[in-house]
Amino acid sequence: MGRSTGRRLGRAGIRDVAAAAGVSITTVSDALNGKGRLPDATRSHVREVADRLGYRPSAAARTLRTGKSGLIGLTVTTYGDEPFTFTEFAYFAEMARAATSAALARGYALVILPATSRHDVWSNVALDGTVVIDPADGDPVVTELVRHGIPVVSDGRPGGSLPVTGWVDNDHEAAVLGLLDHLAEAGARRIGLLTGTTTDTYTRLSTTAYLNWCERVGQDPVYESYPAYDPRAGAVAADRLLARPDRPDAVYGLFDPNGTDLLAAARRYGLRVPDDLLLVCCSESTVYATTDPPITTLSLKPRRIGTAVVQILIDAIEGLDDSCPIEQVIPTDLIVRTSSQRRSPRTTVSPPRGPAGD
Amino acid sequence: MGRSTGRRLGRAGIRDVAAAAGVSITTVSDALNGKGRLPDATRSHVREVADRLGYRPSAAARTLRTGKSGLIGLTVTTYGDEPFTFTEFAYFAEMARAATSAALARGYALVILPATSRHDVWSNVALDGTVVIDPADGDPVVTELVRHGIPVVSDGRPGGSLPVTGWVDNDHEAAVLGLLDHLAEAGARRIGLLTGTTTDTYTRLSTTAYLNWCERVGQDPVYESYPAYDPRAGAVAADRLLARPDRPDAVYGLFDPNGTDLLAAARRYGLRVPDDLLLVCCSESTVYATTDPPITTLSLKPRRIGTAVVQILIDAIEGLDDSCPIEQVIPTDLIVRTSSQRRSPRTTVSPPRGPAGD
DNA sequence: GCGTTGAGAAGGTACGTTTCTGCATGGCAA
DNA sequence: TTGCCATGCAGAAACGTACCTTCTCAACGC
Repeated sequence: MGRSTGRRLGRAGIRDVAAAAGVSITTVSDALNGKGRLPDATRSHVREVADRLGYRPSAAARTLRTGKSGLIGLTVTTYGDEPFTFTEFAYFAEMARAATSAALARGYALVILPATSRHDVWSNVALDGTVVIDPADGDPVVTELVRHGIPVVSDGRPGGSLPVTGWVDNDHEAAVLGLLDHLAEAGARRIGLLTGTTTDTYTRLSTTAYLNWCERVGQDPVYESYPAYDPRAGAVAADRLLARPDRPDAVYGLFDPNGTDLLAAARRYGLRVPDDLLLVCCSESTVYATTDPPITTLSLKPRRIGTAVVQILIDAIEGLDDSCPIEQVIPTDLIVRTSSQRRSPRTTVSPPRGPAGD
Repeated sequence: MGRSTGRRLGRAGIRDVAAAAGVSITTVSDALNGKGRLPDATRSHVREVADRLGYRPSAAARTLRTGKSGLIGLTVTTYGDEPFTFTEFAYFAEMARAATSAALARGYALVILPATSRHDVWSNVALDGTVVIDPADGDPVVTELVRHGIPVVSDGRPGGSLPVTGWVDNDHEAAVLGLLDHLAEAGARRIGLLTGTTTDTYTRLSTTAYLNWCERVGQDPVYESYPAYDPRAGAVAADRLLARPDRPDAVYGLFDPNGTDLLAAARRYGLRVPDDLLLVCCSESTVYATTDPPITTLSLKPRRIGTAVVQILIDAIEGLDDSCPIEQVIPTDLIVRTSSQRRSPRTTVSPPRGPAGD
């Protein structure tokens, strides 16, 4: 009976490699992980034998032993009945792509998890850390994770003094103020807002920034809210906004589809863009470069956010907390197109602020 | 010495629960997992103690013991230098969302992995199975996974006799043929194609279906190809297509952004849609419902594909191979809008084929 | 000749579960 | 009484790795 000989059921284990190479288990482990003091001859020999046997170390065993799984949770908040809904496809896709890429470069992989899900799923996967997107105030999942000593970095400033390890966010107030100034400079007299009924930080900050701006310049706020997770509601809300007696001559839409929603509504009311109505919306989609007219968009730079979030998180996991700031503000980017320019309708792309690149 | 007493370093383990509840480890395990023969009294007592101690079973240990991790890989093929590029954001986002949701409902989580990545990342995570999106012919990663006995289900028919466990796909040929017939019925005399230079199955099948259709009806093929992963190239290719001497009076664009690309190009050449040019593109994006004019799109039903892929995979993992077919064809959905109708430009949405729902 | 040093490699334990096997106990029929 | 089964639980062996400790052996200075 014995363990060294015997069952060929599963894949080759470290024991088999050791036996085949005529060395001990320790030597195999050291040789493959670049540790210990071994002559190069032994190292390469072991490596060769391992290759020949098709040996792959068991991730589970390694995780159990080392306590590190190399897995990072990517958590998105849920809106509807679906496990989760991406209000902004392009934003999430870009952000997730960058995060995946950054994690991979450092040897980590991302696990997609909805914030609200059965507890067994959460404890069924060993996470070294977690990225949460726009956590709600006092989010129980985040609290629990932190209590278990798992680093958590959030995309979006955490509300309610959530004890996160760090966060990355845009300066939403500044972005909205800058954008409203831009519209005012282009000749807007009354700027409207298309916003959401949800309570997430992004919506809240942007809306209050708008209200503050209105108060500062002495304009009555003109806005309509709708549940952002319902794609149809956007078109209806856009219509409502332009049907008001105090119809705005410029509109900023907080969500990705608002650009086309507003454009369609403007057409229905016979309003020409940008002549009768200036338009800006927050979006990462490239379709707004080729609409008629092209629409000015505010980019939140999801790529940079995704990268930054992961870097901070992995630094925290590996104990390099000080290599970069724990809280980072990523500048936004206003991509000015025809829809917000009353003068020269020829300009297509010109980022007015923020450092170059990406 | 002494393991039962001693270090309070980490979190509570099953041993601590057993000690606190005054029972054996076995009893705790059985009570928590609903196994063994225990009176309900013991069960609830153990559960309560475990709760009080904040006990969470170690995923790594469980995986090591059982051989099941509850993790499913979601692999996307890479195009550029980025780990991976989503040519179609909306498609991927929807598909991934549905897959995540379906996996979660059955107690699994999804791990995002690029198909081509350093080997250590792949072996660093214990996967019960993998979903691959549109694998290339003879994909080495897939081959290796299968060789290690890991079930693999692909989104898109696997080329080159890849030994996958199952696959889900649309009937791309039928979709293209149906769509071309639709355009012809709307009065198109010469239908052009905007296609890609990549060799993936989707592009290949769709293009050959187009060529076959042309041969059948006796029309000269009119098409332009471009590298689909480059968003700028699409606009250029659309322009090229409409600049040709044998300019088509209808165009089908294979990729998501082609709708706006073609619309913009049409405007540049003074072509009215749908009067001078009929337009259809393959897209999951809702923006095409509100463009001017609304554009007819072909939906590949990513939600249903994502769900089906995961179901098949998990069935295979759990050994229920026969509960549903191993190969599934999901019907596509042509969403007819103004851009492909020369007669009644009022109709907006009417799925012509496929069963109802979703 | 002897302690010292350091390289090279092996032994063995622990990581935290699941689960197989087995030991009591008690009721019931033979 | 004896045999037998069902019940309730405990012991201990894995799972495959990493790493701490120990061992051997040769070289070397004194």
